[in-house]
Amino acid sequence: MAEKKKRRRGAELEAAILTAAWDQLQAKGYRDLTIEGVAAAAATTKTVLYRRWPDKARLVIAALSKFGEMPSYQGVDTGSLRGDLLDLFGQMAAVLAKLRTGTLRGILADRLDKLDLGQLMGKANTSHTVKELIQPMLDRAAARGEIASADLPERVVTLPGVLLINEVIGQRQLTVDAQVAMIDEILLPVFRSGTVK
Amino acid sequence: MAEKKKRRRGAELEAAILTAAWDQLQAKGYRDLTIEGVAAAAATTKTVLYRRWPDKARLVIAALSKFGEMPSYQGVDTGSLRGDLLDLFGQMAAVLAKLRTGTLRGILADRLDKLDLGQLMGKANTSHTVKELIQPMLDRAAARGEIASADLPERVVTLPGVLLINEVIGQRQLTVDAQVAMIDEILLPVFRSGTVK
DNA sequence: AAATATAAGATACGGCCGTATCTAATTTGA
DNA sequence: TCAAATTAGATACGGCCGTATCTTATATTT
Repeated sequence: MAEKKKRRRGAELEAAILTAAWDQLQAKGYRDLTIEGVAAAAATTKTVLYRRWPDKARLVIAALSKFGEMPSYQGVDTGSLRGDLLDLFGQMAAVLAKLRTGTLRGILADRLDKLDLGQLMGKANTSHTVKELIQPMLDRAAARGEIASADLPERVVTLPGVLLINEVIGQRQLTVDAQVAMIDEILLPVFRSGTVK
Repeated sequence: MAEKKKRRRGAELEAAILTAAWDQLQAKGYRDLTIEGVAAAAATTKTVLYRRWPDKARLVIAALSKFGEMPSYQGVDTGSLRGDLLDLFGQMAAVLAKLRTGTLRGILADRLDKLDLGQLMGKANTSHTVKELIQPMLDRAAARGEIASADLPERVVTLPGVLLINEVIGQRQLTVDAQVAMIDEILLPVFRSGTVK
């Protein structure tokens, strides 16, 4: 029974690390998760982690992508712009509900410079941007005659993402009421106002 | 020529620390400013700083309040809602222009949990909340008949602050174009839509 | 003026970050 | 098969955080 000095490498090692990261995230939450802690839990050293991910936020995002069961969003055609938006927000809320409180806020805080809602909330590989999700809805709405034009300004198209992020930051729950309110009080009025690009 | 063991205390000491913090902020920027560095620059120790401010963000906010020449915002009656908003945004932009790039973003990142635009952007003592700034404008607009009701939902009233913060986070400059766009494309349509609380 | 309370200053600690450097295991490919 | 290239793993470093503890100067109170 000699000690095996087997070394994990590549994908095997990476999977072990991400598993450890995921466990730590569940156990201690984002704030108290440390790179060194994950390394120790994965029975390796932080040097190895830093070779793969530049910081805690990116490590956790990788773990979320692998184990978080984050669906890639589908822009479903529900027949109305309001329905489409409600559906999208509902899907977002479902994802958020799976995250420990503070996880998203922590990641956001650490990544304030390079916000990318898609990469943050979708699978890393399918990274939708907010615009990619919203624009098709607007196109359909314009085709239906619900809104005057689908050619809206950048700031308007990305507004749903802004509202969503703000809601999360405000540590409020993303309740159904909040979703409805954002859509009826803000988004629909803006989209319908038809201020064109 | 005996060494004087004079100790600064209270306000005198505090002023010296905040001066040092302000200098460091100018010299190194928010990210590279450290509590220990400020303590050293002020010829004291971090123990003293921690007795007064709980973290870097709060220390810097205190320094900004003292030396940043941040005006407390005035809700000027320009005669129209659009004018009022433009005026407010213009004042905000002027304040932001005085800050080194990244300062506000850094503070935001460190304080994501307790966002308070007023305390952040106004003098600490006059801490306006967004609502306190916007509501009077809405009241006047309703009186003029520009909007149907001034009794708008919380989320709508605080929307200007959200847009502003988002603009800052996006490391974009708060240009006049951006101000106009936010107001014409988003805020006025929402306020005018008259969705009541 | 002496006793007491307060707060500054000095020092040390454990924790984590992010980097650098060295070694040795494992894979690669000539 | 054996040398070369990778890369895991170990270790150490300086930097900063935030806290605790102790001393001593200064202010307050009696």
